[in-house]
Amino acid sequence: MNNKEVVRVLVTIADLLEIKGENMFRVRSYRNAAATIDGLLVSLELIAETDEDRLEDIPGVGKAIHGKIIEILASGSCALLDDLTSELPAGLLDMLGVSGLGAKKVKLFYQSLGIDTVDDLEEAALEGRLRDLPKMGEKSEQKIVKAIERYRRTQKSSKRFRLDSATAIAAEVTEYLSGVEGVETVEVAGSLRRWRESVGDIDILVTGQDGTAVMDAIAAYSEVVEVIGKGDTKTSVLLAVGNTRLQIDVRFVEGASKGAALNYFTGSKEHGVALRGRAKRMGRKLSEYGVFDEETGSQLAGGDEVEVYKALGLPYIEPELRENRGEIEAAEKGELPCLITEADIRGNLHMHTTASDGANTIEEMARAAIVTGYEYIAITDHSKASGIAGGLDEKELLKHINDINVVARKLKDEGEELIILKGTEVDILANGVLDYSDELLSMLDCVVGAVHSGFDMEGERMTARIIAAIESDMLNILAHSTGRLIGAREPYDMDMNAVMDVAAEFGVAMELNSYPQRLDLKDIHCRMAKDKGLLISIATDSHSTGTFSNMTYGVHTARRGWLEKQNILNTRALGELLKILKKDR
DNA sequence: GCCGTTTTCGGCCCGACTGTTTTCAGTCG
Repeated sequence: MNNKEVVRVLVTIADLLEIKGENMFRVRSYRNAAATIDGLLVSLELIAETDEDRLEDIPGVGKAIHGKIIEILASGSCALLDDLTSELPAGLLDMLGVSGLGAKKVKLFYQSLGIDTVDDLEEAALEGRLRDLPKMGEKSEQKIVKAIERYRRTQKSSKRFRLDSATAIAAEVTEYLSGVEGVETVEVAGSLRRWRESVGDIDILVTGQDGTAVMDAIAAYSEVVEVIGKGDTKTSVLLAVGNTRLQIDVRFVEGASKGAALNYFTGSKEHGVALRGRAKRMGRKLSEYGVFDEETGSQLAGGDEVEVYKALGLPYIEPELRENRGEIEAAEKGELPCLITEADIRGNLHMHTTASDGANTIEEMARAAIVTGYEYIAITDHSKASGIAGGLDEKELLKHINDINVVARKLKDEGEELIILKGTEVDILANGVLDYSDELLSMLDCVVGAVHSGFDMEGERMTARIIAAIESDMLNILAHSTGRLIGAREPYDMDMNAVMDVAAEFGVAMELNSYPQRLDLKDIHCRMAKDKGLLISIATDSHSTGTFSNMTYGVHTARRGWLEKQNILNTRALGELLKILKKDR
């Protein structure tokens, strides 16, 4: 029973209580607790095992929810949820997933017409049976039919977008809106500005002279297939992206509110709620228009985001930290991390060449690294067990080492300063043994280890497998540790806490793989690693020269994990790096 | 249901858009 499952139960309870018409503050309590637990670093099970009372140290968890968590951990459910589900059909939860429908409407349809599935709702809307209900009309029916179409579409495809595709689309829309007359600034906000690993929509903030011109422009954008809502300052549209749809929300404010609007629009929702609560306690009011004195109504800040935080008695908080995971408390105490930046990165310790499954030669990769500005790289082609990826056998690896030396010498003769480390991405076999002998691995500068097979191995065996590889004491870096592919493959079952403890003991760094489909470790794992004193290697796992630029996704994910320069292996100067890689041997 | 630099009771974030209304509730972010 992991945290995610507890979150799911708490959210379901909140949804059902809301449909029942329970006190909204009680409903919110369950949502708050769920949101906090979702961002928790440690597993609830671990807390409950060691000291149950510490569950109430979690903000938003009091006596009642504490009890529910214990129940859920033990049985996967709790008496309250069981009561609610016996009272209300499960289909109501699906109906809640239809955009534009909230608890009140779902309850109305259920109680007055007995509608308890999305299919029934669609039928009723098409037959015109909803229009006579209070606060309902023909237009509402049409809206519901449309919303159900969208609901079905998102059910079929994965409804979240990868960071790289969302970034590209946002850039196009930004450029388009910048060309609208009277527009002064256009900025990407929302989860994309926070560099979440995937985004559900794109939020864009525009400032300038004329809001209606901006609203008209986005509604008329060539890729738009549907306008969901359009007002004087806010418009939502759907873009066609392949056979799926991406929602874009555009918001307009005047320059004097830009900072406050950017803050509001960047979120996260939980961060914003916490800030507005804080403002209120200070006798101030925070909205997208600024920080205001509640008594006099005068504006204290608004145009600049730094000033907004200042008016709330806080230093500036970087967008990546705004998840209400302790950043406001850290800011209060002056203990915000000094986040790593891309400029701190000195090298890249995971990449492939034509020797295995890469598209470019050693020399091409090296020259691209020089252009990127790296001081060092590690060439880490696959080992023999990865046959499909052209993994090298022992003889080929020896030749490969020689080939790297030849390129290194050639570049040195040309006066280049790039250092090329000889490495491997060695398979961690099913029994935890590495795919090359210790003798061979000892000849290399940088040993990156990874699991490439048997992903569906049961958790205890997978954990033991990886720990055995670390305990061989031949690994420098554990690569893409969970094996997940965002939206495509679940992380494999393993005990991250246990793996990290052993990695810390053996001086093994954990990789943050910057490939936008991986981002593995993910943000909260990075923070966990930091707490355990582990080093992180932010690497691109490049299979061609064109993908070094993915480093930016890795760096920003590291920032989401509160990482600083000193937490990162590849921010070290060469001498220090080599010392760490040699593990004093 | 949770919480407290004013509180153990009485609060609990703020505003835009929509469709239905004659002044606002529901939903969303």
